[in-house]
Amino acid sequence: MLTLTHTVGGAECRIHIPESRHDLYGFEEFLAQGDKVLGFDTETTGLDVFTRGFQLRLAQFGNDREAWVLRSDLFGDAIARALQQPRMFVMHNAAYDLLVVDRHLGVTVEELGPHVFDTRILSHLLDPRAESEGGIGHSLKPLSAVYVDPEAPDTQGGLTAVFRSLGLTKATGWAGIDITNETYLRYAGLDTILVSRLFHEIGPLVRDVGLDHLSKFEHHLQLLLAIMQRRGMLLDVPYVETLRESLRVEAEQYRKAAARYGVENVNSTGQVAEALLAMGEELDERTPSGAAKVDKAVLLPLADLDLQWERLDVRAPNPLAEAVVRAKRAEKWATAYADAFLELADDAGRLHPFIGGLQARTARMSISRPPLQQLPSSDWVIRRAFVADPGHTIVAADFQAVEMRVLAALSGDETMKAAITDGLDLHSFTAERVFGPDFTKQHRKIAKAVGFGKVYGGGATTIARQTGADIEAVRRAITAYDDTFPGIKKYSRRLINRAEYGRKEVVTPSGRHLPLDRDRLYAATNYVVQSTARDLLAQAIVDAHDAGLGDGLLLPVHDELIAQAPADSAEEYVRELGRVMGSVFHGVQIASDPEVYGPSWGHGYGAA
DNA sequence: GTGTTAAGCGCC
DNA sequence: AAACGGCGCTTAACAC
Repeated sequence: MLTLTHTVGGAECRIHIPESRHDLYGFEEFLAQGDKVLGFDTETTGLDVFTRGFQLRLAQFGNDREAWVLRSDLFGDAIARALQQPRMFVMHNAAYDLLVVDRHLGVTVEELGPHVFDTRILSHLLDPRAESEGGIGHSLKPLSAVYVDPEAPDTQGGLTAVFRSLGLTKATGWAGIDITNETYLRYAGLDTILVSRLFHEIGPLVRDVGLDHLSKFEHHLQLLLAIMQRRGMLLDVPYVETLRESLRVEAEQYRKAAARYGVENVNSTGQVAEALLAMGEELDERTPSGAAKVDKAVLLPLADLDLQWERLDVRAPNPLAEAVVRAKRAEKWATAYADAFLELADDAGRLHPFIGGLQARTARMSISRPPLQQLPSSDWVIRRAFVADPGHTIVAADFQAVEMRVLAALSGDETMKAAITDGLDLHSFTAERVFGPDFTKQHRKIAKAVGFGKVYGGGATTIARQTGADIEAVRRAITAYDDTFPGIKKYSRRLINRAEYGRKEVVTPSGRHLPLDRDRLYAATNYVVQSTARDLLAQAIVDAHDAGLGDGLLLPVHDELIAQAPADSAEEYVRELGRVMGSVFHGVQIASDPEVYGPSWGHGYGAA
């Protein structure tokens, strides 16, 4: 047996690496020592748990000063047995390891999940900010440096350096590094010692600030999300292959068109701007760095493709602008969606996107690899790629205007609450109050934008630019809006005042503390509203499981749940799902809209 | 090669 | 007085 030593937090720690079954006696003794919680971690060949070629390589257990690093190929049974003991484990980003162990050792998420603490969840509850947002972030290294030992090793970064010295890269290293490499084994073991120590440091902090209940909820939610990820979604592979080809043909056609105007690379904003200027177009808008802006909002009017606004000039539609927009769109759809889908699908044609249950600083969930929360919704062709399992139908239920309802509920504004109770269209109601009974569609659009401005903290300038409306008209609308819904302005003011004179944070009804940036206190309203809407969706996922609807859930998308159900009972299923999503929140009805889509996700967006 | 920033675009 | 919130991902351009 190989035993390494390493100093962590001033204490000498031992890392044991058994080489024969005989060495496992020591492991059994270690397990019998009576630690209430053991650190656990895995080392694998990559991130794609569900795709061919993925392997579990190491599984590590550790307490505050001793770690055991077990090779999966030699000791898979011992690892599984250890995980099946009636005790708690602590992992960092447990969703990943839970799925690895489920898929490759047969210890299921259902079995192990309830016995898991996740230091990433605890970290997010203590401070949800990423490193880039001024927080500690949620990686093991910075967390260890702050809470365990400033000198704690950078195991990930350290290994990357080892990869390089061996002629491997970040992409190839995890699979390619020799399984007996000492640094690899050392760092693998250290991670469990760090996670154990981190847990012993921040676990009590979470309890002290009264977040135990929320912590429990998030751990439970994460388990349900891991099950969702394991289930995945079925991809219509032949459809995606055909789609990819046609998107590439389209992209090529418009690239050629752009080339005729001197733009060799449609993705080069510099080239596009230069060519447009040479054609006599005026580019007034600037990017933050001062370059001419040539995004879609600029190009579409030039191409006369914007149906929203009337053209103010008499210039002919610009064919280059159109070619650039269309080429970029087709290429993006082909690459970011079609290619990614095929790349990430497992052998059975299923996709298992990462579901980050507690991702944004508002706790919003995120979905990546691939980004299924961001598929085009104006066109059904991309969503059509996802189909129900045989005999099933895709359904969905979404919250109706949930952020406005949450804002009404939290602010207690009586006028808005009454409008919601009366089942009125909020934006039309607002438009009528602001512009009078003869309000137009444009008025409703401004009213809607002002409402979003309240939620997002946006000002008159932004709303004017977004709606194309006159800035003075927008200013008047905002004033009228504030007069109509005085409670909302008061509520926002209150949140900002508190942050100005007290802690720079908002606290949501669920007890989540959301730090504010000192120069962006106006974001307070958005944070608490967005976060609360997220908590309502999270609760709906838990409730759906409790109601026996969990087996059908496929994806959360901010304010909706995508699901599938046996074709002959899809209607009942989604009606039940919609019922479960409904609630009364601070006296305001949170309603949902259940809908049967059909054989594919795209059928909810016009596919036939 | 790897990493970073800027610009852009998809969603809620 | 004004202030657009939250993500994931791609390409270009550049630094090391």
